[in-house]
Amino acid sequence: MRIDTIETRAPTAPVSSTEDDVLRQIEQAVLDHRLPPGTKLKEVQLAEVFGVKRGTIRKVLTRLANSRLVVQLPNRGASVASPSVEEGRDLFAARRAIESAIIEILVRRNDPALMGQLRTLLENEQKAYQLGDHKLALPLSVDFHRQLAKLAGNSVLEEFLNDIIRRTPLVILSHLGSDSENACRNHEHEGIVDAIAAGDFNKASLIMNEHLLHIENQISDKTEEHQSDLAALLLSN
Amino acid sequence: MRIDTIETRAPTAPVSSTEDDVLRQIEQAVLDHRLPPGTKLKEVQLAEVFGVKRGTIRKVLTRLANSRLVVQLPNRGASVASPSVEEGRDLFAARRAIESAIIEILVRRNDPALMGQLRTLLENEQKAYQLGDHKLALPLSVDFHRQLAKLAGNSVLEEFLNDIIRRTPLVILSHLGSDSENACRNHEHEGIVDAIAAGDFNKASLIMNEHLLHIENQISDKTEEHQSDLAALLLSN
DNA sequence: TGATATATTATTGTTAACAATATTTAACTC
DNA sequence: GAGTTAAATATTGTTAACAATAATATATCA
Repeated sequence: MRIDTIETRAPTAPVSSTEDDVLRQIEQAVLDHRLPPGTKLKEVQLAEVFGVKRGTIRKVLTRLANSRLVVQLPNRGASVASPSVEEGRDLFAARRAIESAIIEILVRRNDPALMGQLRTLLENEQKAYQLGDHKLALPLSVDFHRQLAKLAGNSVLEEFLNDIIRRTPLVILSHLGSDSENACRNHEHEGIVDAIAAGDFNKASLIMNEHLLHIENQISDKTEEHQSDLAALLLSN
Repeated sequence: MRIDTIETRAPTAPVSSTEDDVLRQIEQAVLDHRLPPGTKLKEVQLAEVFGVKRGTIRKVLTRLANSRLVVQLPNRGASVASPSVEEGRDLFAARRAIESAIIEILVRRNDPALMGQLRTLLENEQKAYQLGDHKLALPLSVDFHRQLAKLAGNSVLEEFLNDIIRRTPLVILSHLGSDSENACRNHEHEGIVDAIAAGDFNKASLIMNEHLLHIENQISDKTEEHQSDLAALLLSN
């Protein structure tokens, strides 16, 4: 994998970008697996690609390392992280705990204005689904979870959830090779909102947990397939 | 507050320190309120105090900003953070959710070897309390929570809890002026371990929540005192 | 004096050159 | 050819000088 493939424009005219731009672009390249796990991220190369100084790249790489998308080793630079299956499990387990806490807050809040906002989110999602627009539906379904966190009004939980959401695609990627349809099922989102509106924390939390487990199981199922493939290979020797 | 007071040795012979050393020392100075919230952290000054290059200080300051102990503003440098009461509330609420999740894992695990390790932690704590050694007891009581997270084996939850624990003293400091006895009550720790051993998640979680709420209330009680003091002042005008 | 503009200084931000380290290549031995 | 050492190269890490910005002090004028 050559790193210059992450620039979609002609590389002869490097676009001068700010630090945040570079960050977003590299992050996107990682999540689109144009930069697969393990890829070495060389500073001068990246600096040339984005038309920035090496110092900028350096800062971006440490920021990416903070969010675990990149691993930095002393004197050996940075590469795209290859999170373990354990990390994936931990990430999902933590996510269930955090989203449960968020729902608890929302139920206790019992704010009608808030419920209106949630309904709007659902409608936008549904429209995208009905149009069959998957490119649009995926980000919207992720956004549903983010907005739930924001509306709960706990900045710490919100940060934590965003951290998890940022890391999740790479974990999936590392063990499946592609970020296949892990979009949320819209009717479950609707069920969650209904339960919150009804003030039923247990139900809302239950649906959310099933919802998240569903996504997680899609992944671990395929991981097991991978493992059995490997077992078959070993036995055929 | 002069920054050079954070070096306990004679400042004439600056001790050469590694980046992590500097980080720890500044962090400790913040948590000991030798550097109170709002204190400007000037790069050259800090570099001289610790006998390191400005670049080192720069990296340390961004790391501290990542853990919210320090705030960085473009072209205006870094200062010790002054977290809001809301942030304090959010931090405690998030902590309850996370420690509950940790307990759930531990209960489900039901590992006798693990329970032995928890008992050892309790004993060490109890010894320190019986000796009346508060200087020792406080870190041990914090460590109990950290170890619980570690033993649960979820690296994400462990990181999140450590993040919260790191930020908590500054929040308390910012609204009380001193990190007064917020040590945990040891018998509650014992109750938590007992309930985990008995496989009673609800009970363990309940005690933990009460335990954390107790610490939180100590703080908000005093904050309200502050507020009423202010109200009295305003009325006396 | 008090307010505003200007110069001075202090502080943060950036960069290009250098140093240190790791990686690759080539040369050599067996 | 496999393995080992040594040179050459590539890559990361550090630094000191410079640039840009903000904060402070001084001067000017009503």
